[in-house]
Amino acid sequence: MLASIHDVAREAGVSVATVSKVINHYPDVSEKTRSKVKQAIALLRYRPNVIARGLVTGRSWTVGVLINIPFTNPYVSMLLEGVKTALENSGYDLMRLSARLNDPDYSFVDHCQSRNLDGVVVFGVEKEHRSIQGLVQSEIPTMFVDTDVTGQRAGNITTDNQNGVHMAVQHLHELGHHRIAYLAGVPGQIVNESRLVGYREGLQAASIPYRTDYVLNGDYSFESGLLGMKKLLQLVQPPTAVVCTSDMAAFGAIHAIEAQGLSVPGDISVIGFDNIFEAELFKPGLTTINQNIHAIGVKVIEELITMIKNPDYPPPVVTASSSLVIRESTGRLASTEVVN
Amino acid sequence: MLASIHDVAREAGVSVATVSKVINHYPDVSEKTRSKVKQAIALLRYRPNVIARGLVTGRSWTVGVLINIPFTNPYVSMLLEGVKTALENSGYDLMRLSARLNDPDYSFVDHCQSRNLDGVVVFGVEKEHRSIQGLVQSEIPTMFVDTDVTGQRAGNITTDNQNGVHMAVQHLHELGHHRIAYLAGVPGQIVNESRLVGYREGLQAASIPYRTDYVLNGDYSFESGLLGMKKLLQLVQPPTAVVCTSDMAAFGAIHAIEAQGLSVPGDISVIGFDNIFEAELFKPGLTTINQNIHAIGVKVIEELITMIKNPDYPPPVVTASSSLVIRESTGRLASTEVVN
DNA sequence: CTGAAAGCGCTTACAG
DNA sequence: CTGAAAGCGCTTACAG
Repeated sequence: MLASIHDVAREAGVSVATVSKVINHYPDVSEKTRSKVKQAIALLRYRPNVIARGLVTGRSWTVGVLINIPFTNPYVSMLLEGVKTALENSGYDLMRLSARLNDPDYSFVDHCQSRNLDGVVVFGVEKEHRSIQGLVQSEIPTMFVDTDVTGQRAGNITTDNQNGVHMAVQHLHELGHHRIAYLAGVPGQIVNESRLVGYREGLQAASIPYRTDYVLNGDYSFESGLLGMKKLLQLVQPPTAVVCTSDMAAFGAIHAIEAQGLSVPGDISVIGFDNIFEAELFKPGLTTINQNIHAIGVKVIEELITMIKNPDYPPPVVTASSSLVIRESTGRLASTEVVN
Repeated sequence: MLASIHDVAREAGVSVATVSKVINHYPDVSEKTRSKVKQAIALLRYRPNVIARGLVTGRSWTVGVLINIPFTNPYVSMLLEGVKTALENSGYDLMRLSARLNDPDYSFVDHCQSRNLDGVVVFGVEKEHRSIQGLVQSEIPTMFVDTDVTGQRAGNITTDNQNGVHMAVQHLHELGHHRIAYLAGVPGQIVNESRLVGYREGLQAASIPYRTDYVLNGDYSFESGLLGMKKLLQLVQPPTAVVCTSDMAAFGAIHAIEAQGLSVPGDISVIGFDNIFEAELFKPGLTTINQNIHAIGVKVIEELITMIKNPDYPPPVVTASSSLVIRESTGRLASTEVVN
């Protein structure tokens, strides 16, 4: 079995209190005693039990994460990679909670509390979810990603979605496009809503009227982009350019376009959102709105840790900048196209 | 603050021992007492503290994971997705350990023990790593992925890498190819070695002599495939087909081929390994060796939990089958090609 | 069927 | 500078 603090105390011939003081670098221990204890610790290969310590200090050195999106989603991967990086030398470990969100008896707050979590980051969960409400009202430091929730101890971080899509539309307009469609995400989600505002804003700035048949909802997936684009292509007057709410959806859209024997950007220009690493690898290189996903992951943890360590730190609301990355999937409107 | 078992006991007018029995569904509690306790629990919204419970039972209901590969690697994502799925209703949560593998003072076993982990899965860490040795010798149930390590309480699971590459070579040979190169992974890793054996086996079965200039080491990444392919294209007699040790490397190879103005599979056939979901999405659809990565993730957890619950369960050594998925990146050898 | 007591491995006032 | 004691929130024999 593992050595406990009692074993060390016995070995060193001191009390457990003294051993505890040495472990925690208290100053009021004589050099002599300190070295005796250190020797005993080395001899017995003793390591303090984080769990037991947590029970008395109330700190678990654990950050929880609630993610309700598949890990295979490249956006999730990049976010987690940032989270991981920021956690690396922080002393905190990351716990993914097997949350039973569909179980009416399940409570996310209870789960966090019974695990003694020091803080938690939430991603991809609808803010209306019953379980989220409890969390926001609790005292557990929380950071939401892409959800505009705030609370006494809850902050959030979101990309500047609105401006991102605005820039995309502007870019297409500068290339001569007027028939610009938008493959949107899930209605109600803040991310979706602000991107939609950006789309309308962009159209307005270019004096292009808004057409409802040019806006289709979806779910950010490849299939969703594929289906949406198919529908757009069946319109009497199909768009010459389309902005998608995710890179994966954009890939789906490109697939649909090419399946019709059309080309990107020859016939139709396509813009994605996210700038996942595949965006630059595959042909045609995808013009897309860059989100600093990795940086967001890092920031989320940094802010969360600050909140944990300082009860008075006001929960931050951060907007991360977005930018347009121009590659090969967008091009000048072909002169043969009829401008409406 | 949160209600503790004492609060419940007081509220219900019973002892904490009795409350504990109710929580843990002991039979020897009268119906009357049981319902009194349940009411108190509901009233106070009491949830047992998993941490405190773990301290006495020795079980943390936590499975640790050590991954030393970026989450952005699609293979990692799929594995984790399987792990997550299997964990979903198991009662276990997953803890990613912020392991300081480069710190000589760091011990992975100590980390696991101080966290009271019930079991751990290791992926992407060299088996020679100092910290791994300790883990294998410990009593902590452990499952390794893609590493041929076993111990008293340690098992592993690996794809049938050898047969996979063998099938790939055979497929190319059937298409008329004789100049078949192999972009390998990291020398020394068991995954790499057994794939290499499969490659040689495949050549031998097709009576094709092994050429050292047709085998290049790499690191599974896109760039690694890109660079390796570039080198192959500079040979006096470049290959007409290439098997890659990962899909990402295969994508890199295709990139290099197309950058030279050549086409896939027109000029050169390419085969990947993994069958990540991008393999079927992008053009040309990638012929690849399928690994049941998601299933491996599920299996790893199932076996680990079995080991945890049954100390006598012998640590399993599992080989998952591989299969060849034929898409568009492989084709018949062009007749104009000179067969050596 | 119920509860007092000891203990899991720690930390923290507090007294000396 | 050192240590006895109480306590963090639980469970588990054990006695009644």
